[in-house]
Amino acid sequence: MFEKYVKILKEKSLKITPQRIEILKYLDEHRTHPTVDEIYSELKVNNPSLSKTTVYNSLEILKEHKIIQSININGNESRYDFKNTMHHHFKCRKCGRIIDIDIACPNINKVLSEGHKIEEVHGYFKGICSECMEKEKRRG
Amino acid sequence: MFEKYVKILKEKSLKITPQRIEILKYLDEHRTHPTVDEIYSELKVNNPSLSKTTVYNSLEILKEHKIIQSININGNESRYDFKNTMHHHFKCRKCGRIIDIDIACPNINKVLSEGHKIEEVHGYFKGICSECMEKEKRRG
DNA sequence: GTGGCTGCAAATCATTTGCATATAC
DNA sequence: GTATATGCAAATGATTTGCAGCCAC
Repeated sequence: MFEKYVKILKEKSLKITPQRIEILKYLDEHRTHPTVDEIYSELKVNNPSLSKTTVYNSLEILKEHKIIQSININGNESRYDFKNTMHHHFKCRKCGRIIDIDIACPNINKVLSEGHKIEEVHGYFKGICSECMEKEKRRG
Repeated sequence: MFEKYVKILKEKSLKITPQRIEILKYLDEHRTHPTVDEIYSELKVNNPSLSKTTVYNSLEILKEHKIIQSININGNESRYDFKNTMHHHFKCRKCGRIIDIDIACPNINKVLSEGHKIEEVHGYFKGICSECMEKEKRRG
């Protein structure tokens, strides 16, 4: 079922290559905000000639066309997200998971009222997720 | 007037070294969110034997003790901020400035209500600042 | 006096670049 | 057929690490 990804690429008039399809498919099926290396290592299994450069190039062009988005909550490595609508992220320092946070901030209007033009908003929350908090409680 | 910085370090029981004082002073007097390299290059003028490793080490320990905070709005380089209270940042893609944004988001409580423990919040806004918007208007 | 700090050089790691070949259209 | 994408290797740049000597306390 590559149709879905072919369609996405076609809509943006992007060339349809197997690598781009595989990367899109991977991101769609792994909503865990994977790193470039995770994507590369996983896809290399079924396509040993895959180059990391191609992964970088493809992610960049997909991002430029707003098909995917990148997040950088650690500061040292980019992660990619198939979900392209505005939302935020929470990183748990216990389990390492990055969880989607779907809240809006009504006060953003204050920034707009000062005359700034906002094109992107990234909200990064860090702490301990609810599951890890539960585990800690149970242990006592 | 090093008293201010000596006091800050003493309060956290950190060793008082000339390098730490100079770094703190630089950050206090340059609220432009400088990079490690900017801090290093500037301080090296008056202290040629200064090492970039020391700048990294000092910033790290100051950050650990919550005397300063780091921001990473670009993804490729850390910047440092003398202001240690919670606030957000706006990066202008025209002039490159990083501007402090002092808004609170009341909806954060929704995240807390889901059981997550939030320890840090970073809000990164990107776009065009009010000054650059004005300039564009004037040009027509 | 001693443990932590500084400074130097080398290592690491994500990302970028240059370029020859391959492929989508 | 041609412009664009891929893949490889080398380069880059921020940050980290190892370690010897130095200095704050």
